[in-house]
Amino acid sequence: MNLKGHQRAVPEPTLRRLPVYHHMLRQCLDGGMETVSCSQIADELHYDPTQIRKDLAVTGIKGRPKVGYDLAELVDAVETFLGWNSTRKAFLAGAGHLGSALVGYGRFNRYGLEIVAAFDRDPARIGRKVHDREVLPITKLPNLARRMHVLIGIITVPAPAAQEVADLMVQGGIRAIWNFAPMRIEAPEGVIVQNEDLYATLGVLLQRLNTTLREG
Amino acid sequence: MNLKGHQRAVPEPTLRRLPVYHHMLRQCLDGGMETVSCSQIADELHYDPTQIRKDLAVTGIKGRPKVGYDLAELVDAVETFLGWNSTRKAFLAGAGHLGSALVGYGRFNRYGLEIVAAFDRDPARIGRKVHDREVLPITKLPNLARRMHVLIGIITVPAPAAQEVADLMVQGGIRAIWNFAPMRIEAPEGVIVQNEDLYATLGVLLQRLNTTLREG
DNA sequence: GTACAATAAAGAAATAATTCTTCAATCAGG
DNA sequence: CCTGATTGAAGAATTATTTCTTTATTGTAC
Repeated sequence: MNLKGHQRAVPEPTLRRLPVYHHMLRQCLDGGMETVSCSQIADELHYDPTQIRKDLAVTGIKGRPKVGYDLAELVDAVETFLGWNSTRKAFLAGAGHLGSALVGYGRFNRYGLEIVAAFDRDPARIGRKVHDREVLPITKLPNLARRMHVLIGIITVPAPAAQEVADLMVQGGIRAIWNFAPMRIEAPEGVIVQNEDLYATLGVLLQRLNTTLREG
Repeated sequence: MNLKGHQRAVPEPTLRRLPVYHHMLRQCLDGGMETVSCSQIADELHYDPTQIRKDLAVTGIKGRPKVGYDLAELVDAVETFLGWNSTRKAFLAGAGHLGSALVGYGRFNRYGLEIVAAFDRDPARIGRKVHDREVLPITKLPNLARRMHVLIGIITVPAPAAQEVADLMVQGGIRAIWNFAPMRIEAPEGVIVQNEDLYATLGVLLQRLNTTLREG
């Protein structure tokens, strides 16, 4: 299963660690450093140095023995690899608490994502402004997405409406969905779905907390 | 590394799937069903049935051949296992966009978490109300956490302040931290840290999107 | 009742991810 | 220039997770 077309897909754990490295490397760069070795990163982050080396290798960067990596080059390689060097437009569906917060967050702009419009089904929300962006009726999403060549959709609607919204996004030609609803959504092959399931993290947190309190 | 005291810790992938099952099972329960089999869940969620069986087994529930699991019993077992049957108090640090959204979210109350207070460092925010809760100065967090027996902390401050806030939380006796800042934070052994790294998910999403657009 | 089909349970095999080992490259010090 | 220490690279070994296989149980139909 999960047979990728040609070349081996990069493992998700690796992909999720890259932003962590990126953040740390940026700080080093701002601090005036010029090179960095895996051992230095490992000491800072308390990771295994060989894992870091393998992770960074996926970006295609080469380091030099006894020196490490060129810091500026490395940061750039990570940003390019993650797609943070160019910006893609995104539509957000669900202008509730969480959705509004994400629209107003702003910092995503520096990480390859620009939320250009928010949509909702609730007439009470439609037409209102959320952080200077008007909330549009969800029915307009598919056409607008096609016209504006928007390829990313963010779902922050309640679970029961999530699949419906996802279908509209797919219909509008959206190719990647960031799903904050606590359920799996169906999408055709070729459409990427990334779940940000807060309830899942909460479950892990509480279960581990209860376990340690009981045992330790 | 990660040598747990006594019994085998439940794998995180399993823990993260349990809330997904829970959500689906709740819907079945509301729909009037009385029993459910792994194959049914598998058909709905497009998972492997044996994986579901193994996942559910960690809650200690027993099913019957040819019938499946008693639905009400199963839902209860999952909730109990995840710690969603009792409520724990939490403090949130960082009353910006995201923090305010989480405080106002409300739905966490049904999943074992009650955010009882919000803290911030910024004098402009201190004293203001966020969803009926007054924002308190971050300096008061440790003492209040001890007095109120709060064991969970949520970090929604910018990355540079995250470690500092985490230290205050640990100082206040907090045992589990839900970290939304895009960096690893240090905490002593026994304190659970769960990262909700939005930039990590964003990175995965963009990288995969760019890859499929390039290849497919 | 008896045979059959569906299913949970338990464990084996396969796969994926991490950690460990070895080796070669390169810079610093003498 | 050698020598040694440090590091990246590549691959092997280990560990974790998922998937497959087998077995035993139980309800349903005849």
